[in-house]
Amino acid sequence: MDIVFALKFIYIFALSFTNPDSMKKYATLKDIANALKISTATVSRALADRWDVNAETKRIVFEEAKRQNYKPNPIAKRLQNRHSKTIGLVVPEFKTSFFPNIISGIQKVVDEAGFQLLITQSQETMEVELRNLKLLENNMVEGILISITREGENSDYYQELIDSEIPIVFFNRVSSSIEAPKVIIDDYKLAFFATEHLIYSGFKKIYHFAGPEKLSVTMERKRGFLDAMKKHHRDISENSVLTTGVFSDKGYDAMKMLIQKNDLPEAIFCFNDPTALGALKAIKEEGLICPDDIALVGFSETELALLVDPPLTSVQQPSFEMGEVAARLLIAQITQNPVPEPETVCLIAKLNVRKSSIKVKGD
Amino acid sequence: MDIVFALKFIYIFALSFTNPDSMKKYATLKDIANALKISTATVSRALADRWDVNAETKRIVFEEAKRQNYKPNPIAKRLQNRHSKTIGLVVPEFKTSFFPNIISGIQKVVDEAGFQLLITQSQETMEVELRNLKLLENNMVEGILISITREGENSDYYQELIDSEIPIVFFNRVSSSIEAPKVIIDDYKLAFFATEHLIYSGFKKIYHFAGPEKLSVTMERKRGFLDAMKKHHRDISENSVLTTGVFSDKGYDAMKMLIQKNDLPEAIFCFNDPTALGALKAIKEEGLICPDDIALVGFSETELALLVDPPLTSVQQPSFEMGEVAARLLIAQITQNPVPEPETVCLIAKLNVRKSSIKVKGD
DNA sequence: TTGTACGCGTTATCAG
DNA sequence: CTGATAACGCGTACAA
Repeated sequence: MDIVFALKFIYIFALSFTNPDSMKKYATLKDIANALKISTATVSRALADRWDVNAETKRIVFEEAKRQNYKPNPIAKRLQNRHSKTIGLVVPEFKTSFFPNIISGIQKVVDEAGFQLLITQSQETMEVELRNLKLLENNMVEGILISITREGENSDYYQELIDSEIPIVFFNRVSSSIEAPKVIIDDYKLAFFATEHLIYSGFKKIYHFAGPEKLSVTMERKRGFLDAMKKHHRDISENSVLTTGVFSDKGYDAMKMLIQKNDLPEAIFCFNDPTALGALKAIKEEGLICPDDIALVGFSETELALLVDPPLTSVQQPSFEMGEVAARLLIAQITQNPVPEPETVCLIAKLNVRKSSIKVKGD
Repeated sequence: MDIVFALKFIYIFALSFTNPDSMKKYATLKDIANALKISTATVSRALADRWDVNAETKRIVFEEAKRQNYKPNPIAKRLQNRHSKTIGLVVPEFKTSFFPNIISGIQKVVDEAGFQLLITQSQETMEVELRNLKLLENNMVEGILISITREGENSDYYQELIDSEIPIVFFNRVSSSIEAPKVIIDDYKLAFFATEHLIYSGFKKIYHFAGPEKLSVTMERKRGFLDAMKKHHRDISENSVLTTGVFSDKGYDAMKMLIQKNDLPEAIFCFNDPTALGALKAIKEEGLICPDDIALVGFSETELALLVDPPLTSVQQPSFEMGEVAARLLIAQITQNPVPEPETVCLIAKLNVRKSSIKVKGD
């Protein structure tokens, strides 16, 4: 015991001489081996609980490991088997709870699979996105989960990553040009439903606040809106679709503009909840009433749809599940051989009808 | 459709039994050395741009490195200098945008310092928090940023970590018993201000919806409320302070209960925005009007305080900055020698007065 | 100015 | 069953 202590002291002293900076003293296999006067190989095998090691040896190894509070060094392990056990994530932003919810789902799966997660935000710009992708690459992530910015896609770089065998899985906002696994919801169908809901509710003049032009979800939702309108032979003027954006101020501005131009629809199907809430704010400010004067429907709801007055009709996306599925697909791409064919998983969303889109009686 | 999903997952699980072996072929120092028929040592030195290497050699090394798209292997580097360049983060939840905002600030600083960030969520339970701490420890993080759960603290384990030379920095929800750097806002002062604001506005009967009992912020805010009330000689009954919680449903329930008991205050200072919004919802449902019947003040506002009707008076916390400061303190603890004394940084918050707490004229 | 050799902590291989 | 030994990729004394 004394000798062990002395040796350890000398060992630590020697190390701290070569590197005077702070030195964490994690116990290593070697420490256990020395203490027990056996080889590191045996210790390694014992701790891995392998069949080809004496039960008694195992016992004392485990005991000593516990005594020294041994923790395997994951870095050494990774160097050895040459994979980082890390995957990267790129989301546009953190402002709404939509992406955080997805992240929770991702984390669950990633943890279970024994991987680490490196989270980055592109802040909705292609430039930062590219920087993040390179950062992740430099950190040797084994795969990347990404929801692209509203500015568009760094398609060339996505392809480059895939070519250098770093699999990518897109979710929510997917790339149209890259062949890779994708997780989406049936935006088209839900947009169609939402629009039909407004039509069936008896609203005549219906507008759509569309999202950023380059996003696939924007196009799908717009397509759903237009097709529903066509199916029911509604007039579609050039004003029927207004391109707004993703944040609430855009919806606010658009609504204000309509009011100013005195071009008021009876109902608006909005690209997402923030724009719908922005529009709602403008409506109230102008002394109008929702849904009496203008009805609203949002998309990809967060908790706040329930808290506003009137509660907002909105499409509920399975965000947690989306994260789970995306992570599973990526881990499959990383660990399976041969690599599975890229598939596009379409999750089921649903429309929650609330007061903001319910036609007032006698109107 | 459900069956399709089930099958899909079974499919994925079945395939995950097959064993992977394909290895990414990153270029290494050795590859460059071989191509140039020089030693890896020289390549290493050249790439580090050191003075003691021939300029021409440097040139060809850089050229070859670029040609082979060489990226230094961070894992090998970490094994060598024996630090993981990783720090861990534990937040209670992701539901509101409060913590995500903080995370953005943390990420900025952490990236700049060349560290990685491992993010975990405790889901407001001590058990998950402990599991996360151990996970981070096993991943050899060099330090931990934490905002504790509403259930209380794993104080023993915090101390254990600090003793084993893993520095911890607390932010927002801090530990009272552990000596470590902390980043908070002046909860007491702001609560005092907020209460005084209600008093000066002419509200007579003022209540407080308090947060989870074990949190330091709960106690500070409650203290601020009580002291302001005392200063202005207001009656404080046993009903003046109601313990609610952190989420909106609690505020909703508490408000409903007050209404049912017909024990209506003129104004309520709420622990946070979600509880205030929950209360607001209850107020509206019961046909009452805010602020005419009951005025509300929230805390730690997120964007949604602006979107509701009426806009909510709330304390604005510098969340992004809080993340930055906390990260800087931690990195100082990790990299500086000698380790700086633990300091508690108190950030400046401000009260944004909006319609929800403005006394109606002639009332 | 460059090459050799070793160590970081681990696991795999091959002898005993 | 166990022990040497060689990797993994990098940096760096020490020698040439």
